[in-house]
Amino acid sequence: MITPSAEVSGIPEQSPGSALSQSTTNRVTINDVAQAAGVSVSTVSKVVNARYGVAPSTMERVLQVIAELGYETSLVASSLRSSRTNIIGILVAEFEPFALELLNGISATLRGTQYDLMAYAGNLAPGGRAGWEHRSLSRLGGTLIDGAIIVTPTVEIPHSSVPVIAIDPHAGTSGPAAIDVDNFGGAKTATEHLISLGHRRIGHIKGRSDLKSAHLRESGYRQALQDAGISYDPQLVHDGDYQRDLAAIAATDLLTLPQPPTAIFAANDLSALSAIETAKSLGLNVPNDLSVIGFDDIPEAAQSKPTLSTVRQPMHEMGATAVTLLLSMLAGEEVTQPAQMPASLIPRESTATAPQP
Amino acid sequence: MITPSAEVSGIPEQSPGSALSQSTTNRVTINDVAQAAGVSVSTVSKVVNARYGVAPSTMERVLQVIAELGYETSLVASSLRSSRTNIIGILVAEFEPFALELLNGISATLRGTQYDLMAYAGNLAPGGRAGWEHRSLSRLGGTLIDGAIIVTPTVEIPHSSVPVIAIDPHAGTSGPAAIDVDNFGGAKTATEHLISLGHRRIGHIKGRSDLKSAHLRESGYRQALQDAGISYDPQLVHDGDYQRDLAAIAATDLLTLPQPPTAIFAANDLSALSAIETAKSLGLNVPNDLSVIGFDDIPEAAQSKPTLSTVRQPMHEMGATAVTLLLSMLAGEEVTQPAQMPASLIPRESTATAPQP
DNA sequence: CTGTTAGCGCATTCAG
DNA sequence: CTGAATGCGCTAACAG
Repeated sequence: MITPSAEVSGIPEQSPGSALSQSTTNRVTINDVAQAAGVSVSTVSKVVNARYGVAPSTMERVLQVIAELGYETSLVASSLRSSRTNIIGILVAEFEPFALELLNGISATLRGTQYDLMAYAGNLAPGGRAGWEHRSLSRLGGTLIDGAIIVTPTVEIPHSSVPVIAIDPHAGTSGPAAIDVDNFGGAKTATEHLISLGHRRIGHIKGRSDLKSAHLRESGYRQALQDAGISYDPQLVHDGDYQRDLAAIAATDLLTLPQPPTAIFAANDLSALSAIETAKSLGLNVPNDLSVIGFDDIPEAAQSKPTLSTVRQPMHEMGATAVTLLLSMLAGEEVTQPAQMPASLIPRESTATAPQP
Repeated sequence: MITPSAEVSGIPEQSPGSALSQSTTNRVTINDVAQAAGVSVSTVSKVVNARYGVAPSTMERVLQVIAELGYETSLVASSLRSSRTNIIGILVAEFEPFALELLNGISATLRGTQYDLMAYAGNLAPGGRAGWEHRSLSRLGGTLIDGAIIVTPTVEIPHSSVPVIAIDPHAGTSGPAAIDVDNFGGAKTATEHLISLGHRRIGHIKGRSDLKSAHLRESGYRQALQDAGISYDPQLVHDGDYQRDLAAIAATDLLTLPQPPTAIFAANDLSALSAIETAKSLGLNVPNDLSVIGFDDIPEAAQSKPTLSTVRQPMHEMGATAVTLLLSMLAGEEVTQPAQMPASLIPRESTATAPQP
C-alpha cells in the first residue's frame, strides 16, 4: 500500500557541494551541531527538546544548523539518559503470520498516538534458546521502550521494569496482564462443525505439547466428541507440534490407518494446510474424501486450494486490545485482569459432508 | 518509570518518601552483578562477552550471579559503546500489508544467521511529516542497527553511516542499492491479458503521479496497447492516485463515458477493488460486463467478490533479496546495482472474455 | 589475571 | 540565558 505522506513542503534542498555536509560515514551528533552553531552542547539539547531558557536568536541559529546538517537525536543515547522514549516494543520470537497480523492491529491502533512502534524478533539467531522473552524484555526494557507487548511467550514473564502485556501466553496465568483467544471453545466449535457435517471419525493433529493452547484445543476437540457421543480413539490423535513438517508426518500416519478418519481438525492453520497437501499427495480429494479444518485464520488460509475452513482468532482486535491496555498502564492505571477474545467459525471449502460409506 | 503529569503544575517530582518509585523493579545492571559477585564491572563485561583473561573460578562465580539475578546486557548501553550490534533494522512508515509481507520474507531469510531483526515504524505519531526515512535512519543508524532496509521510501535516501537497501523506492534512482518489481513489464502483462481476452477498449486508472512506479505502470499499459495495434485514447486514462476514493471517481468517469471501456487496468489493487465496487453500484456485472485487473496482489485481492485478477509482486522474494544484498554489504562487499524482481500475472475471477457487441 | 580509566551521545543539574 | 560538569550502562584500552 502506498503511504499518503503528503510531501507538501519539501525538505530543504541540500546542495551537493555544501561545505556543511560532512564527508560521509559518520553520524551527525549533537557535538557537530554545537560546534557548527558556535554554542555548547547543552544549548543544542535544550533547543531540540524545546526547553525554556534559550534566546530566540540562538534558538533560530541552532535550528538552522540542525536543518542543514540533518541532525536527529540518537535514540540510543537519549534513551540511555532519560527514561521516557515514546516507543512501544512488540517482542516476538520471529515474524510469523500470527505475529504479523497482530502487528497490523497494533500499528493501526497506535496511529495518531504519541508512540512509535518497534518490533523486535529476538529469537532468530541460531541456538535460539528458550527464554527469548526475558532476554528481549531485559535488553530493551527500562531503556529503549516504555512498555512491551510480548507475543506468544512460552515461559513465565518475570518482573519487569516496564509495563508488559502478553498476547496468547502459552504458559501459566500468573504473569502480566494477558490476552488470549478462547482456545477451548474454538476447538469445540471446529469439531462440532465437522460432526454436524456427518463426520464420525475425526482425527486431530495436536499442537506443541508444552503449550497451554495446544492442550486447550485438544480438550475442546475431546469435549465436542463426548457431547456428540463419539468415543475417543487415541489412534486418531497425532502430534504436529504446530509445525508444517511434523504435521505432514502426522497426517500421513492418520491417513494410512486401516480405517482412516474422514475429517481432521488440526490445531493450527499451518498444520491444516500441511495436512491438505499430504492428502492430495496420497491421491485424496479435499473436501470430498477428507474434510480439514484449522485454527487461527492466517491470511494463507483464504488463498489455499481449496480455501481452508478454520476458526478465526480476532488478531486485529487482540492487538488493539493489547495497545489499549498497555496505554492505560503507561498512564499509571493498574491493569491485571486478563482478557479473552471469542473465536469464530469460518467455514470455507475444505470441509464438506462426510462421504457415504 | 511513570511520570505523573503533575509536571505542568510545577510540583517537583520525586517526593522524598516515594515508595512508589521503589516498587517498580529496577533493571539489573552490570553494576549489580559486579557488586554481588565481588568483582569489578569490567570483569563482568569480559565474562559476558566471553573474552579471554578471566580465571575459571571467577568466571563461574560471575556466571552464577548472572543467572541468579537474570541479568542481560542492555542493548542500548552496549550499542552506544561498541559499533556492532548484530541487529538489522527494517524501517517502515507503518505496518501495512505490503511491509508486513516483506517482513515475513526478511525474517525467514535472516533465521539462522547471527542477526536479530528490529522493525521500526517511525511515522505513526501525529503530524507525521515526510522524511521519516531520514529521521528513522538517523536515529537508529550508527548506533542501534548494523544495517537497514527501508520500505517504500518516497524521498531520496541520504548518505548514511550504515549500509542501506531500499525496497520499492518511489523516488529517483540515485539513492542506495534498491530493489523493486518490474513495474513496466507487469503493467504490460496485465494489459496484454485483457487484450488476449478480446478487449479492445481498455481503461487505465493511474497511480500517484509523483511516484516513479505509477509512470512505469502507465508506460507498460501504453506499450501493450501499441504492440497490439490499439490506438491510445486519452479519454480512457484517469487519475486514481493509488487511493480508494479517487479511484472510485475515476472509475465512475470511465464507466459513464458515451462509449465506456469493457476492461480496466488499475494501477494498484486498492484502485481495482474500488473500481469493482463502483461498477457494481452502476449495475454492471464484473466480469461479464466489465473486466478489472489490478497490481500488487495484496491479501484482500484473493478475498474480494469476485476475486481480483492482478499482477503479483513477489514480496517474500523481495525481502529475501534485500537481506542477501544487505548481508553482503555488511560483509564488506560493494553493492550498488539495483535488483529488479519479476511480476507475475495472477488471473482470478474479475477478468473474462470481452462481451460481444 | 584483574581493576582502573576513558569515553560512546545525550539530558540534566548547577554555576557563572 | 548559557556552558561546564556529571552520569546513564557498557566496552575497550591500559595499568597493576
